[in-house]
Amino acid sequence: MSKRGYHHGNLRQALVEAALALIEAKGPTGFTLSEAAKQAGVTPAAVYRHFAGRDDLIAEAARQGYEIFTDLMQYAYDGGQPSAMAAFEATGRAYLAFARKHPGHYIAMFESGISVNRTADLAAAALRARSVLEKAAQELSQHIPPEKRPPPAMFSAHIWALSHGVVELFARGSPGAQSPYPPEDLLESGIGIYLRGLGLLPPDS
Amino acid sequence: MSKRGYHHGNLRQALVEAALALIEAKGPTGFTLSEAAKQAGVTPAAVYRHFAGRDDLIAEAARQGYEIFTDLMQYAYDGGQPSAMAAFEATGRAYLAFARKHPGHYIAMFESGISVNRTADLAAAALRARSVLEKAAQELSQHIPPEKRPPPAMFSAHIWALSHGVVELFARGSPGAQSPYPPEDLLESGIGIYLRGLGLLPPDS
DNA sequence: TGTACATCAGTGAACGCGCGTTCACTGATGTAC
DNA sequence: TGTACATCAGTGAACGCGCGTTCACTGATGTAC
Repeated sequence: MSKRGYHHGNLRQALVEAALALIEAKGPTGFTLSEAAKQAGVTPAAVYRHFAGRDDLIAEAARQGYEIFTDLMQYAYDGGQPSAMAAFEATGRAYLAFARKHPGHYIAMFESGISVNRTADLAAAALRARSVLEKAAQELSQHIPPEKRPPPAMFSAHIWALSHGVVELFARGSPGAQSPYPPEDLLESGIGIYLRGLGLLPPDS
Repeated sequence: MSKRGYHHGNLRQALVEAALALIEAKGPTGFTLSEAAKQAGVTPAAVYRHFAGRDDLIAEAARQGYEIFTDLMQYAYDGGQPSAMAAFEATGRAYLAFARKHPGHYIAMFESGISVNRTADLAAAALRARSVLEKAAQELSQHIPPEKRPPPAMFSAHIWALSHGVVELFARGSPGAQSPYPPEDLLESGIGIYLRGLGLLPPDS
C-alpha cells in the first residue's frame, strides 16, 4: 500500500494525474501513454510497472472520477433534504459542477469509450454511483402516492439522463455550441417540471 | 454535380459510407482515413481529391446524419400531431430509433469529438435539426397557459436533453451497460412525466 | 553502527506498425473539331 | 464517324512521425545480519 520511498515517490498517481490533464487538454483521442509518461518525468516503459497498458490507465482515471462523483452526489443530495426540489436540484447542479470542475475525470468516465466493465474496480465504482442516485430516488418517492409512483430506479434514471443530456449537449463542445440558455437554468427548470409531473411539487409553484 | 462516368463512379459517397461503417464498427477512435480508402477500393491519396482530410470526411458523415435526423424528427412529430403526448413520444422514439438504425451517423454527430462548427454545411444542418424541434415545441406550447409557459427553446432543449441522455447512458455502451429498463420505456415514461409537469397532459392519465 | 545483499522501480534502446499527407505521374474519360 | 487533345480522378512510392509495447539492464532503496 505504501508507495513512499520509491524512486519517483508515487508514480502511479502521478501518471493518473498526467493522464487527466492530457485528456482534459486534448480529448480522449489526443491522450497517449507516451506523453503521460513524459509529463510525469518518466520513460514510457515505466508505465507498465503500474498499469497493464494505455486503457488501464484511463480506466483508473475513470474509477477515481466515479469516486469523486459519488461523494459529490451524496453530499449534494444530503444538503438539499428533505425538500424534493432542493435535493434533486442540488444533485443536478452537482452533476454540472462535476463536469466543469473535473473535465478530465468526466471525459474518462463518459466520453473516452472505455467500457465500465473493463475493470472490476471500475464497475464497482460506477455501481456505487448509481446506487446513491437510486437510494435518493427511493427516499423521495415515498412522498408520491403509491399507485402513481414510478419505480425508484426509473425515477433516478430520468434525472440522470436529463442531467447527462444537458451536460453533453449544452455544457460541452459539440452540437449546441451556442447553448440557448445557461445549462444550470436549463437543468433546474427541467428538473422542476419533471418533479411537478410526478406530483412531488405543487402544480403551480 | 454529376459524378457519373468517373473512374470509380462516385467515390465521394463511397468514402462517406466506408467511414460510417468503420465508425460504427470500431468507434470514432478506430476510424482511419487509410482504412476507409482501402474499404472503398482506393488509395489513401485518392481521398484528398474529395476531402481536405480525415476530419472533413467525418464532418461530411455527420452532416448527412443531421439531414436524416432532421427528416426523421419532422416526420415523427407530424405523425403524432395534434396530441402533445403522441407527438413528443414519437420524436423521442425516433431519436432512439435513429441512434439504433444509424449508429455510424449518430457517433459521427455526437461522439466523434468533431465540432459542429468545423464546416459551414455541418453547422447549417445541425441548426436545421434544432429548428425542427424548436418549432414543434413552439406549436405545442400554445396549449400551455401563457403565464406558466416556458420559452419553446427551453422546452425543446429539455426534451432533446432527456432523449440524448437516455440514449447515451442506457442505449449505448459505457456506463449503464446493464440498463435498468428498456430505453424506450425509460424515455416514454420520462417524457410523459415531463409533459404532465408542463400541464400538457391531465394530472393523472 | 556497518556491511552485504535482495528487491524491484525506472531506464534506454529497439521493434514493427500504420498513420496522415505530399508529390509527380498515368491513363481513362469526355469533348472539340 | 474518327481523331487529337485536355482534363482530372486515382496511382504508387515515399516521407517523417509517434505510437504502444518488449526486453535485458541498472542502480537506488530497504532489510537482514
